Amino acid sequence: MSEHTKTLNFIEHIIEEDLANGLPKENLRFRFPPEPNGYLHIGHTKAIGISFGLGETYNAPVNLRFDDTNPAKEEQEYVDAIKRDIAWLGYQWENELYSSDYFQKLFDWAVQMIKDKRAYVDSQSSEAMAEQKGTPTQVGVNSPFRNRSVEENLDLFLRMKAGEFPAGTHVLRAKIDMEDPNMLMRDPLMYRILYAHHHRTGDDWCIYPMYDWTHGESDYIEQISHSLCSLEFKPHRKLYNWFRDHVYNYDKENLPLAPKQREFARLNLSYTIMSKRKLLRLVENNIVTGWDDPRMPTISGLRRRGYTPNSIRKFIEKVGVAKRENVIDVSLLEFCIREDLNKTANRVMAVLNPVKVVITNYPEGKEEWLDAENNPEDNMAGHRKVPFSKEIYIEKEDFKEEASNKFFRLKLGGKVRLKNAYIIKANTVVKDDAGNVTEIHCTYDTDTSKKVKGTLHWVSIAHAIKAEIREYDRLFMHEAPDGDKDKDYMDYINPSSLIIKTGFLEPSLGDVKVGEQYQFQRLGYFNVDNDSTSKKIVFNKTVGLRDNWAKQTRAEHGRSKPKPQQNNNQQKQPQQERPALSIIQQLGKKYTNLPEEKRLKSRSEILKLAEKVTYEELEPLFGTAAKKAGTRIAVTLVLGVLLNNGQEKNESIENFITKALEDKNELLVEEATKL
RNA sequence: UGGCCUAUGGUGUAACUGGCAACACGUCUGGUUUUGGUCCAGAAGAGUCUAGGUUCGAGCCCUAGUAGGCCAACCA
Repeated sequence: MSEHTKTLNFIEHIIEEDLANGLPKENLRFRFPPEPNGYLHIGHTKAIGISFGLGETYNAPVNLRFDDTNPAKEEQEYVDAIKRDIAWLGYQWENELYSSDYFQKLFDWAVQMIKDKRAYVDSQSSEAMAEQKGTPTQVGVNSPFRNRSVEENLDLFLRMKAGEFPAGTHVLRAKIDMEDPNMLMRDPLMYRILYAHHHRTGDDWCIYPMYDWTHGESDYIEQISHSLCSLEFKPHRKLYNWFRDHVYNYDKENLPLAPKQREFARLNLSYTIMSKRKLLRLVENNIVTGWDDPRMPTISGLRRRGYTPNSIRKFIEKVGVAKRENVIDVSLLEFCIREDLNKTANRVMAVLNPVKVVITNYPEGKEEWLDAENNPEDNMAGHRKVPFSKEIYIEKEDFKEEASNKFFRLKLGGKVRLKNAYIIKANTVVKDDAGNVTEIHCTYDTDTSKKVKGTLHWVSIAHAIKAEIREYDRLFMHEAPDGDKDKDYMDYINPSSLIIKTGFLEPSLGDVKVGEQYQFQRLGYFNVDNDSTSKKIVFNKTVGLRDNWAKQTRAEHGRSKPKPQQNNNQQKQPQQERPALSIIQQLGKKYTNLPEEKRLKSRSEILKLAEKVTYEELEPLFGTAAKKAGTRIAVTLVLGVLLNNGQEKNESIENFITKALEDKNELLVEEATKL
């Protein structure tokens, strides 16, 4: 692949630099380190995409390492789900590893640290230690146990391991600096006593290492070259390096590579939450049916919803990697799945909100099987037959008794094309007592070559098969559901995030299989849900098609809240001319950067427009920042024209000119001199 | 009474110190179309948070300010 067109993100720049500085390419090694305490979500796919993506571009190994140092929260179920999700995304890990594999090694190093007086056993309550730790703005104080002898520390630590003490009575702490402005450096805990069953090591251990003392050392043991994580770990980097540098001294012959940690901003998606803890609450409170509920932002939820690995990987690619807080608009995710499915999903017809159409001049009992193209985007997709008969369903919203000619669909007296079939004309309607249209009587025309504006999807009533259709909306009604510390995100739950309908499908859909994806023509992309059986078909709506008509009608009814958007210029422009001064300002903006030829052209344009500018309009611009030389030149030019036309010089003008003459921009000085 | 990080169109990301600040999503206009989809063509939208400074030249370097984020779990 030629790298010429592709721009690098900051992490790739770092790697390129390391390579240029002599890091052998074979030493490149990455890792993805989930804690098995929940399901992976769309936010994790960014981290996955970064590390595994780097592995792919540099052809370097990527380990999957479970960061399992807290037996209280971690479960095998999550390990399995995580592996399944990563594999589904299409990534391959080099080794499946566990931090718990390194417990012995970590313990040995900890003993070494004690001997080197870099760690000690503290025997206070957690409250006491928290108090001594200080606050971000206030330094901490030393523990009374800080200067225990090596012998005593060793004895205590060994006995901790041997299970001689109850939980919470002793901890091992690194001996660093209680006055460090970085709180993580204030003698952080390395081990705590925990009598819990570990999903892998069982009851072998009753002391468990903390994150900081585990993560970096695991990286080191695995000889990870670049340990990439999200921004909130930035403060940990100092400690990461401190531990690493000590341990490096113990084992540099065997483990020559010292890993480095770098941090990127995590992914946030509008209208969703991304915290495992909060997602778990949705599951436990039965707000959703499980971690794989199609409304969940989990990978398994997205999978069940109909998102493809391809679309998610594309999404992550488009989102980019940087270090600033960001909120990605869900429309980007939707774009990615539409783009993917447009090419691969076969088109079929399904009516979700049916109204009956009777074709009065079509023979009773007759049926025809008409030819239909499966996918216009894929000419290998072939064709199928769809049945046509006297009575069909169309969507309710595709018919109006009366409508303007912006409404392309069926209206009384109007014609419309039935997709893959004939052109029909609506003549009369039948209504129920409440005035609702229950039948539309039409006549059909076999000449399909005529031009009609609208094309509708439909399904023959006699042949239609029923299916449960699940339509989803966003789970939260707020753009940032957990953005407000005083508000509970649960308050923003969308009560109608799931709508269940009975749809009528063309009969070709009679034997669909779980996971299959279709485009229901004019409606959106749908996939067959896990709950689907041969007796009861269940479809999920993955995402709707883009819909300009809906957008327009929504706008007309003022129901949409158009995001603070730009003007609807274009059309207005002829009648509403832009003020000359505004055009001048725009020209001025770029003035100093233009090549001479264009600059001269720009100059004469400004001089022409200046004739339309009054002094009152111009005066405020005298205060333009010194930095904006271009604008000031434009102002100078306009001022020249005004003076020429009889404007008297006043104090403001004089001041402006004086300042311009003193400027270091030659063009500005040149123009000012002419005044 | 601290430390660290960040600031570029509505959103997200680019820009080897130097070409009129680019690309994608979104928005708008027009065309094609048996999907108001796709596709094609085009447009609007950014003075790169502010004020100074260095430089022939600053989005990029320096200083100060402003705004936002992170840091006080025996969680990761």
